[in-house]
This record gives sequence, structure tokens and C-alpha cells, in this order.
Amino acid sequence: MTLSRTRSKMQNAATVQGPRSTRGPCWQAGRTMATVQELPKAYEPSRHEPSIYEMWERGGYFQPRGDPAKPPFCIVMPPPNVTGALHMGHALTATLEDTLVRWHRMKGEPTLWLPGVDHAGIATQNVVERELAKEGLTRHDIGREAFLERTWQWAQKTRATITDQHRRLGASCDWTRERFTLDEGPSRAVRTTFVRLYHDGLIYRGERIINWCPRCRTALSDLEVEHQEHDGHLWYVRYPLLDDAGRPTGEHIVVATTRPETIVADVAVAVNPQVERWRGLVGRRALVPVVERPVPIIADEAVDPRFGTGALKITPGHDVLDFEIGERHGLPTIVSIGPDGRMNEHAGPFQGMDRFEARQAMARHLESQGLLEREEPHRHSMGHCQRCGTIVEPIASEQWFVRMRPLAEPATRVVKEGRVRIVPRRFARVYLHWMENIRDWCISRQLWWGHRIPAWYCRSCGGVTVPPREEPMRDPERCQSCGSSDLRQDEDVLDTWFSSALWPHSTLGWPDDTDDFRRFYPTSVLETGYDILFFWVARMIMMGLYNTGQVPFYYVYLHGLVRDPQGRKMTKSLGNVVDPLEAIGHYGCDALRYVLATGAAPGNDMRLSAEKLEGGRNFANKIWNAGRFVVQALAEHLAPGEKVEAPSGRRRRTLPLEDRWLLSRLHHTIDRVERLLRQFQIGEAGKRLHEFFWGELCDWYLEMAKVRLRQGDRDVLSVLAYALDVSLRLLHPIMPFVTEALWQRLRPYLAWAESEALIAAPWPRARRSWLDPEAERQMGLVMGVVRAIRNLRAEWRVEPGRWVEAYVASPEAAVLAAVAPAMEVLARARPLHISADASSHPAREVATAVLTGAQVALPLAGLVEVERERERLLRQLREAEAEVEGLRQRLSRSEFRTRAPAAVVAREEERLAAAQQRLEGLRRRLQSLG
RNA sequence: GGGCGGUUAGCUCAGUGGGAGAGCGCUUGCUUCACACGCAAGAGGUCGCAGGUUCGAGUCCUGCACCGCCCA
Repeated sequence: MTLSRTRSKMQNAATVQGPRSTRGPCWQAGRTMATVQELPKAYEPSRHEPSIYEMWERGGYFQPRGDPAKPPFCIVMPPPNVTGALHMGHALTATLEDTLVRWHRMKGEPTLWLPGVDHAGIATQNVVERELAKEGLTRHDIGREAFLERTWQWAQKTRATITDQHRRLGASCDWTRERFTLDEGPSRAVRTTFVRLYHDGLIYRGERIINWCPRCRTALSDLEVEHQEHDGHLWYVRYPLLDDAGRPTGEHIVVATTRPETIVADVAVAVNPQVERWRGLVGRRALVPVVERPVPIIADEAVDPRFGTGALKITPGHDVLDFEIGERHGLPTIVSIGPDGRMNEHAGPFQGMDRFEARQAMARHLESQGLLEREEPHRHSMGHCQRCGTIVEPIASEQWFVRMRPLAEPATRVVKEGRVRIVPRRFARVYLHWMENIRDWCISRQLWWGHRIPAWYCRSCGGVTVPPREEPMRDPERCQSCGSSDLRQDEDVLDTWFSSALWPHSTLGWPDDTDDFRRFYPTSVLETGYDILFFWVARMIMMGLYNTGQVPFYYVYLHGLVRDPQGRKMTKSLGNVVDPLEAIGHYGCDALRYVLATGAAPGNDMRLSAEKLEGGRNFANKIWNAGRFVVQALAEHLAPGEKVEAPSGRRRRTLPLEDRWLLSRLHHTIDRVERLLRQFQIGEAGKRLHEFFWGELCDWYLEMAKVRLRQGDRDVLSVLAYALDVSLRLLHPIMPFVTEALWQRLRPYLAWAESEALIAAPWPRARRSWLDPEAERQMGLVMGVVRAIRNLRAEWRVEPGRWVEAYVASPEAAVLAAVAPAMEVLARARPLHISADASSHPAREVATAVLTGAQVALPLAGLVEVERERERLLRQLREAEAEVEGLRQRLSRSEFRTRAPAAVVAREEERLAAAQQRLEGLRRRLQSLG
């Protein structure tokens, strides 16, 4: 994705505007209140963002404060990997979490957003190994200690980058509580957990088929393997049958395999007992080709009778199903592929070959021996290492596992019972399905970077010793089986996700009983991408319950993926990754945040594009300019040091129509935004605010306010300042910078400003008393008339600057008359004749509009053509007729009248009356045209 | 094979059983004293298809098609 679209525009703008001012914000020492001349016409994010963030951080606003009586609000940040820098997914996470956190903070709740980073075992080790490779070194060349030293250095560097990025994103997290998974505290939590699980019999060591990545040279959990379809082959191989004496009979049993290279590790041939063709062979023996191993032919229900020939070669060393069959039948396990993916000493002539080379070699060999019956193309799915893409090798291996069933049970219950709520809800089903089919978790990794497994092996007796439950941190000195002191610790480390699973409690101090833990655990919300629901969320719930007996969080809010404009995933290989900082540089942080926040419904993916970012920037600029206008008005019309009072609810009835309308719309918006945020509908809340701010406050109220200001009406300042203040508060969680920048300039004029900074200003509360349906209805009429006049002007091509005379007839003439000065300016119609009926309207050379509740006539001598006017009105007449007809039909049906709610019926009746009124008006008007 | 999501304006997407919406794009006009990152006026829709429930369906149910994702 390129950002060039805007880049060129911005360059143009820069050449026109000249060099930017370097003046700092108004609250810096030694500066008085900013005057309007200092506010540039266009919002320049980079001028404000760093100093505002610094002001917040220095002010201590990111640390929990608020009313101690209120329940705290806490989010533990999903820790980004120390592999490198943040990407758009992190920016989305930060935006959504910061929005929730700022919102709750403004509500006065003690709020903690706890940041942290993850050591990301395999990923980080891979990155550092690549760095080493540039110097021609491997980790083995420099040794474990030196390698870890280098990796720590790497992590220090990337942590600084990540922290800086979060600051640039405006993240209001408490940096004083930042955690790293390898810190002393979280590490102690890891070890304590391992030890307890071990003593509870929930961690065990055993031989199982695991996923082996020959490139990363480590075992992987099932989740770390991604399945992809590949075109391969199905080889039909003849295994010679043996007689009782072990001699070939000349007959064969034919097995189909996609992996002939593993034939060397075959220990049986299995058939499904249902398959007629082979049934008679069960109990006999066959000869494995190449290695010439006699193996039994066994019957097992697990063999798919529809696959291949219904006979299966059994390779317990390299296949999960075969391993299970092998266990059932007491078969030996042979592993023929080494850690590097090359065939080992069990592979006979293929020893030393890469496994894929060996596959071809084996196929050729079988063919030359006449043992290959046929070969057909076959599409099948293969596992790939999530980190490096290498095809993983299922290998029987001794590893550490967590027994999941006992942990899954309570974790299933808390979601079913709603003690943990997953948003959007559909993911709860995905979660439960996974929990109900859970398998044991392979947690050991053959890596260096991570938490070392706290298990010691005895060189004398081979026994395993794990520290005692009471003292998990004490390394054992003696073997618990034989008492020998000749112990060595397990070389391996734990799966990174093991430590991640403890994150909500380990970061708050567990296993110690700390103030933070008691105050903030369980946390309020866990916000993350749906792609790590199993990896992380599910495991946190299991381990949180196991370790603390409590759920780790009450809500799980899942967001989608950020994609490129074509809907593709952003990946380095596609080169379509957008660096959040680049986007911020071009469009500003608030623009990026607005786009990310409003870009998708919860749980849905979004496409990010330059066009959308432009839209976000434009909105930030709109806010800036509206704010600039209000601040300018306050500066001009108030005496030095004078402040405005908020509009008084008691005097609501005395306020002009547009004030009552705007305040009603504002309080509707507060209410709606509050409700949406409670439902985690952050995007909808953002759009709602956009609609109100741009479409109502700016397009109508500000324009009407200008007229009043010109008339010297100072009363308008109160609503203006109040509406801006409340709008900035509502917008602040999503767009913190532009709102804070403006609020700092607005605050000196507000008699009601409670705090030093917007970040800590109280969240607005919707008040029913400000809702005014009548004002909204009346203002609807006003806007309709203005729009009608504008439409007529455009329709008949009145020059834009020209003032035209206009006639408006309405039963609510008094309402219109009260706002006539504003209407005149908005419609550029003067004089504006307002009367109760249209009898006084001129009839000739007039353009007319008939709307519900008003008729408009514009005398446009020389512009109006009677025929076109007639056509126009006829078109509208037909529309009105259709509407009336439709409504009449609906209302005439007795089922509708009896079964639909009374309010719906009443509304339809009103609608019919309005349409009829309009229809009548159009008819009269057409008549008068002759 | 099982499950989930999507299909709404040219594009990207909201949409809570009751008059089809937004942003971008498009057309026309405008340097109007907050904003051309703007203002005003407009065009543009069989809400994937077929049934069903309902007084009433973009919305609920069933089936189908296509696209995508997850699990196996």
C-alpha cells in the first residue's frame, strides 16, 4: 500500500503555506493564552502530539487515580513481541484499548492499563539467529550464554522502539508498571505454575507424536502448525506377503501412501476389518520394502476404508494415527528422520538424504523393484511451522505436556455461565468447541530464549526432580528418587504461550499477594485479535482459574485483522505492510485512530487505505477548525478573564430554537455514545460522533451561530462553548490529541472546567431534561425550508452570490420567523417573506417547492420556464401520490391496525397526513400554473 | 468432513422486525470573513437466490449459490 496519494497533496500544500511555525502549545511555561492568530488554518498533528503526550505523562494521568469508592477498570495489554516493531494490528489494539481506558478514566474510575512485552521464544530466537548469520555465525558457535546476552541486547532495543511507538499512538498506559515476560516477577509466576501443575499431575513428560520444525529445530504445539493444501502424490506400494515360515509367497498387499520415505520406519500394515479384500490377510505377515522388515498385518477400525486401498502402512514414529494404532497393538516405534529433517541411520540406503529427496528416491527405488503398483496425483494438507513456514515433521519424541482436560472443564464453565463474556458472542461458540475437543499441550521447546524448564534429571538413576510445591524457586540439590547430587537441569525452555497464559495475574504481582493484584484482579476487559483466541485467551482463562481461582477478566473483546486495500493480509513478503508511524506521520495519530476505531464492526476484518486515512485526517481538521472558530468567538466577545456559564436547564424554554435543538441532539448523542461504548461498539460510537459533530454542530449550528454573533448576540457563546466542550470530551477517547489541543485553548473560557486537562475531565452525562422532540421537529422544518430554497437556486441556476427574494408559507410561521435572520443567510434569501398561508405568494415566474409543513416560492423572473417547472412538480406529485397510496393501503388493512403496536400505527397515520398535505400543496401549485 | 462469517450504492462498510444509511468516488456550482483537509445542490439500491414465519423482513427461520476464515 502506498501513501503517495496524500504525499503529493501535502507537498503542494506545504509549498503554498510556507514553513511551519515552531511555536509550542499554550500551556508551556511563560506563555499566556493562545490567541486566534496563533492557530493555523489546518491542524498540524506533529506540532501538538509529542508535547501533549509529555504533558499527560508528566501529569501522572496514566496512573490509577479516580474515585476509590468506584470499582476499578483495568486492562492488561497484550504484550507485543520483542521481535521488532509494532504493526497495524498493534495500532488497532492500542487504539481500542486506549479508547476504553480513556473513557473509563474520564468516568472517574481508578483506571489501569498495564503495558508489557513478550519475549516470543521462537520468533525472537529466529530474528537473532538471522542477525548472527549475517556475521557467518550460528548460535552454537557462540554458545548459550553469549547467545542469550545478544538476545537480551536485541530485546532491550526493540522494547525501546515498541514503547516509543505506543507513545506515538497516544497510548495512555501506566509505564511505571510495564512488565516483560522474562522479568523476575512473571518468571517466578511461570516457575511456580509449572511446579504446582507438576505436583498436581497436570504436567507430565512422555513420548508422543509432536510437530517438529526441522528449521527451528524445536517441537511445536498443535496450534503453532498451520495447515495448507498441497499437490502431492499417492503411491500405491506392494508389500510382499510372507508365509508362516517367513518366505515371500509372491502375493502382495497394496498400501497407499503420500509419504514413501517413511516406509523404512514401518512396523505393521493395518487394514480396516470391514474391507473384504484384505480381511483374510489379518494375522499374516508382510515384508516392508527396502529394509526388508517382516511386520504383522493387523486389523484396526481407525483405518479409513475409503482411503487408497483400505490398507495402511503403520509408522508410529511419524504419524499421530499410526502412533495410536501402534500403542493399541503394542508395536515398536521407529523414528527415521533426524532433527534436521534428514533421514537417519534407520533409513538404510537413504540415510543422510533430505526427507523430500528421500521421498523421490524411495519412489524410484520401489519402481525399479516392481513394488510400485501406480502413482496418482493427490491433494493433501500439510502442516507448516507458523514461524518459518517449513513443513513440520510429525515425530515421536519425549516432551513435556500439560494435561488439558481438567483445566478446560472450569474454563468451559465460566464462559457458559457468563462469568466471562466474549464479544462478539459468536466467538463463545468457537471457544467452547475448541475447549470441548482440547488435546494435551506440548510445552517444551528446544530453544535457548525463554523460561528454562524447572526439571532436573539424575545422572545416576535417570529420575526426574522438580522443586517442591512450597519452594518452587529453589533448585533441587539431590535427586528425589535416589538422593544423588549428580543432577542436570532440562536444557529446554517453555512455550512462550505458557508465560502468556499467566499474564493477567503475573503482571499484577502473583504469586505474591500484592496491592495491585488485590485491587485490579480480575481485570475488566481483555482486548485482542480473534486470531489468538485459542493461543492466548483460552489458555489465560484456564491458567487464571487454576492459579487464582478467579476468572482473569470479565469481558473478552475481540477485534479483526487489518488488511490492505485489496483485502489481503499485511505481510512482509507481499510488501503491503504499513508502518503505523508512517501513517501517523502523513495523517496524524488521531486520523489513524479514528480510521482504526471506525473501520470495522467488532470481530470483523477491515481494509486500511490511504483514502480512509485521508478521511480521518479531514475529520481531525474539521474538529480543529470548528474549535478554532469557537475559541475565536470567545476571545472576541468576552472581556479578558471573563468566562462563560454552561446553558442553564432551568432556562431551557427561553432559549432560541437552534439552541434547544442542538442541546437536544447533543444529549441524544451522549446517550447513544455511552450505550454504544458499553456494548463495545466503539466504531459505531465514533461514527455517531462524526455525524453529530460534522452534520449537525458544524453544518447547522455553527452557521446559525455566526449570524447571531454578527448581531452581537453573546448568549450564543454559552451553547457554543458547551457543545464544543462536550463534543471534545466525547471524542477524546478515540481522538485524544486534537481534542486535548483544542480543549487547552477552550478551558480558560469555561466557568465549569473541573480539571487541568481533558484526559481527566469528567465524562459527559446525558440528561433527559435537554431532550426536546418539539425543537427537533421544528428545526427539521427550518432545515427543510433552507434546503428547499438552496435546491431551487441550484435547480434554476441562480448565481451563487446573488440574494433572492423568497416566500415561505407555513402553519408554523412564528417558528420560522424567529429564526428568519439565520435562514436568510443560510439560504441566501432576502427578503424572506414568512406567512401562514400561500395566498399572498406570487404566481408567475416563480420556482416553488412544496414540503410537509411549508411551501416555498422564489420569484425568479427570467430564469424559470413554466414547462420545466410543471414537469418538476408533476414528478414530485407522482412521488407523493405513490407514497400516499402505499400508506393508505397499509393503514386500510385491519390486521395491521389490530396487530401492529399503536405507536407504529399512529406514526404511519401521521406520515399519511403529512404526505397528503404535501400532495394537496403540489396539486394547488400545479393548478395555479394553469 | 465439522463449524463460523460474509454477500446492502461504482468502491469500502454500518444497519437494534416498522420510513434503505455513512465515508470515499462520481456530476454540477462555489477562493461565502472556522475549515478547498472546505461549502452547497444532485445522481446512484430487485439489500446474493428461492421458499417460509409475521399485520410488516435488509433484519428471524429453512434451503441453495458464491467468497473467506477456523477446526479436523
